[in-house]
Amino acid sequence: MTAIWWIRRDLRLHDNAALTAALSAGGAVAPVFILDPVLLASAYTGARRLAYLEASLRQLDADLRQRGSRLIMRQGNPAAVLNQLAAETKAVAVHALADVSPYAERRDAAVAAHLVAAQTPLHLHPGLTVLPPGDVLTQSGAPYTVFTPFSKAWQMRLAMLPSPKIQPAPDHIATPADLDGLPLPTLTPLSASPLFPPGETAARRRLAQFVEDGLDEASIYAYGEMRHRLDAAGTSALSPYFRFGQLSPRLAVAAALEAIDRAPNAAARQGAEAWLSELIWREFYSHILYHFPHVRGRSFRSAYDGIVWQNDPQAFAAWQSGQTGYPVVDAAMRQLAQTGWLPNRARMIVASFLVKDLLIDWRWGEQWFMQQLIDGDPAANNGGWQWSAGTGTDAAPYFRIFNPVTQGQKFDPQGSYVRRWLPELARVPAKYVHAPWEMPAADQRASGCRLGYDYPAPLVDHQQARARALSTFAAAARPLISGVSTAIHEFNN
DNA sequence: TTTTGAGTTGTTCGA
DNA sequence: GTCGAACAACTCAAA
Repeated sequence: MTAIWWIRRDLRLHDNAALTAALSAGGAVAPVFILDPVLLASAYTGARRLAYLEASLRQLDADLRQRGSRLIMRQGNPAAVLNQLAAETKAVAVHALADVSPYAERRDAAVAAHLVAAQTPLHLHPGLTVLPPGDVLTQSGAPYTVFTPFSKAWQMRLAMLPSPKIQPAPDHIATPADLDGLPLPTLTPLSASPLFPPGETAARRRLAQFVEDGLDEASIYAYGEMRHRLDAAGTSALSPYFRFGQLSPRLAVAAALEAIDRAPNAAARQGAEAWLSELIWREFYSHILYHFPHVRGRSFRSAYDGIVWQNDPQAFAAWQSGQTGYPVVDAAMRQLAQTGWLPNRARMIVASFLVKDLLIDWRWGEQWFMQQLIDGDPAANNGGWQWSAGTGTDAAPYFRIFNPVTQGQKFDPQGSYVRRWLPELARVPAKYVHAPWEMPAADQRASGCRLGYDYPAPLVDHQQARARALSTFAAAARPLISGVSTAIHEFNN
């Protein structure tokens, strides 16, 4: 008797409800990962994330082999592949973790329908988030659309539930020996990221270091302040592990709660609470995508679909390649292109610049991020972009426009971050490093950074761009809102 | 049903 | 240099 463990974005053996369910049948388990041509060809997929997936699958295979099992890789339409595999193994069931992204829901519905015909049920288990979408609702049963009340309700709901038993990785997994699969690796020639060694062991080691080391700047207790610093590693840097499920979110939340409990002082406690809050943001955007799938293509609030974008392809290309002339923006965009990852503060700075300063559609940025990011997650990425654009849930007030110079001076005061990613600014004095256009010609020559020659002049004037954004957003949103409310008013009368 | 308090992450201006 | 207020108006969620 065999059960299939269909692995999608849950590349872990610990605390995995799908694996546990497959094992609990008492027979063999066939762990399968299916390369889906639809996802491989998607404009929201990128080579770097595929390379990271490849390396992570290889690590999962190694972990499985230590337990007498192995990973079975196949390629094709998931419904067809699973039907074939179910027939080969005479599987009694397929177990997977439920995924709320619109494509995943369509795919899983199709797979379930096909498998019913083969009398092999598809069981979807919670586990991508700590609390499954639909589990956190207002008193009237509606989904939350504002973060703070969601967060409170989420924490209350979690406290009500019995504390979770975190399943350790099983010692042994019996797997049918005669199954064919694709060789590993098969995806891309890019090497894996040195910043995020793949696998659940590496993920749990990083989590343990983050929550235990109270002195380090990269500690949960310093997180409150240090997470914003561009010139230091102040974030947990766990996002790729969450993206591919190499780290159980329940494990992370348990670690955060424990850290809050034993915080040595108020500041440390505040840091740990801030990190818990970030974990809840992951949950929030996942729930939002589940309840409001239209956010994938449109504004959360339809009123903001009326923004008139500039969408200048040359400006977009300058942003993508880190050639806007604003050092902190360009440094972040080059870090993204070179490493496939950015700390949250850098993501906000470049998103604000694209959407507000360049007036380029947030969807362009969203797609570029999905192509570049190792941790690219449909729910979190979309939520972040809509938040930055001011079109989303709980959006920032329209006048909250980041000043790229101020942000640089605040979060990279010596300019070390900027110099690290922009070698042409290596010798520019700190005084000018975030605004090199202010540098006198003599200093430009002396530092080897001639404006418009070694480094571009600013693509736009921020003060002018800010004014343009304010008027554009105001003009776009207001007539629509008042038009709708006028219509409702007339309807009611 | 109506009312009330509140809403991640910022910037600028003027005292 | 530091500080507080203004930047608007709307919608959410609970009382």
